[in-house]
Amino acid sequence: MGSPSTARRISARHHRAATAPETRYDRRLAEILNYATEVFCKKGYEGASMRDLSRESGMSLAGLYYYFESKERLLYLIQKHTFATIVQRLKTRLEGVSDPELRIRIFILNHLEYFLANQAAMKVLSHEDEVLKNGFGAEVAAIKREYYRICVGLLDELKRERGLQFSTRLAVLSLFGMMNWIYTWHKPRVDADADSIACEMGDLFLRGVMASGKKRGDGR
Amino acid sequence: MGSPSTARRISARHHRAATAPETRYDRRLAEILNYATEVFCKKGYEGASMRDLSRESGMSLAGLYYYFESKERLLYLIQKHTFATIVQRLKTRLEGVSDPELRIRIFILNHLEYFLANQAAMKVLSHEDEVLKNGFGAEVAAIKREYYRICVGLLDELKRERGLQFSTRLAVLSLFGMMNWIYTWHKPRVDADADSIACEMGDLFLRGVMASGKKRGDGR
DNA sequence: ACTTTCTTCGAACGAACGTTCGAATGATAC
DNA sequence: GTATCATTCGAACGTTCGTTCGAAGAAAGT
Repeated sequence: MGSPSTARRISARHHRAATAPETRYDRRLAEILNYATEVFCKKGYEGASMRDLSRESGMSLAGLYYYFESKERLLYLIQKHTFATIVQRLKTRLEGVSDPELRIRIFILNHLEYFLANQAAMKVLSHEDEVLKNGFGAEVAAIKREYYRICVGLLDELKRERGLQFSTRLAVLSLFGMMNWIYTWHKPRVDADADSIACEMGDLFLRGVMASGKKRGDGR
Repeated sequence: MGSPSTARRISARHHRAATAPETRYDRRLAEILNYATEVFCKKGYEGASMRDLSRESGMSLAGLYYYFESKERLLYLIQKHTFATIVQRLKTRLEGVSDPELRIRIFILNHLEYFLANQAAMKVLSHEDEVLKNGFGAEVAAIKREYYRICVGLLDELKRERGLQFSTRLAVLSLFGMMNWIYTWHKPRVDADADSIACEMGDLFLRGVMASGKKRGDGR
């Protein structure tokens, strides 16, 4: 009977045996995800067609649907994987570090490093923010919220340690703005690397929040 | 012979007699532009269809094309008008103010005030950045570059006056990041108004750049 | 060898897209 | 009233979209 419910059979079979044997299927799917990331980055999610992806990846239009059931699910897979990776890396790097300022610098460096190393993926993550519907969107939004909460936590640590006074929410969102905006201007060949930028942005941001504490001074 | 070159006739007729008499045509076009801004904001340029705009504006699909010749041109009109307005307002506000710090605060306030008052338009401006092709894109990019250069100039003034040392480019781009990211999080009913946010962001940013000057200190 | 399963593909589906055309309105001036 | 213009519209154009189907090829098991 061919494959009337191909997708369901696949998702059942490839349900990971905890110890992932990295099957051929997994490898091919990851490859396609990379092509899709590039295409979405270049033309935007709505602007990119499955035929663009077919051309770029060399796989036939119908062949693609053996690996996922819809274009939306494809975006979901990209976003979830990207986000989950960055959160996981951050947690690893923060382990054992207790100085609040250093922890924030680690946060910034981790974000920018991954951002610049996977610029296409991060652009898709930042730019195609609200297009996933219902279930798909909620799951990605949950990871994003966790990531946001981590950053709020880091800033609150700093506030407590140094007795500072500023709006955590606005500071966090400003920091994300600084960092995420990078996809609109960073050119790998002409701009500095992640370490330099992370250092400079860290200086700018940390000086900004740490110069508070007293009344709103004009620094004169 | 009906209207085989309607668009050209219109653009010739409505070429502004320097003293704009605000014709019916102009008023209707502005109305449609507002609807289009909302629709592009809600669904993105690629994701929004002319039929969406037709439904939202109440005008028939064909009727829309009496006012502009293509969807791309529509986006161009929105972006150009929005950008030109914000630049013009800024120039007016800067007139007669010479204190560098105050000038930067005016820049921030002007940007955020317009951003929050015209959130939809600014989202379209920020988010649909690279979709205009060739001629259309170049013209908008030119205005953007002018706006960017103004900000660079303001920061360089500050640097000179106070003998500061930091990368102007990175500071400007960080500032734009902070400000433009706002469209992803600001909810008019729950978040503060433009003045408060401009003040807080101004503090954060200005303290950040003004605490430099000496060697890169850790502030400890 | 044959059988079974996994992977790929050409061809097509219906729907939605941006855009156009000619005719039908509404308004203005004679 | 009638001629002239400005404005709106229903219906359709051709194209591209995301997705599906059945069959064919490639791998693996026996």
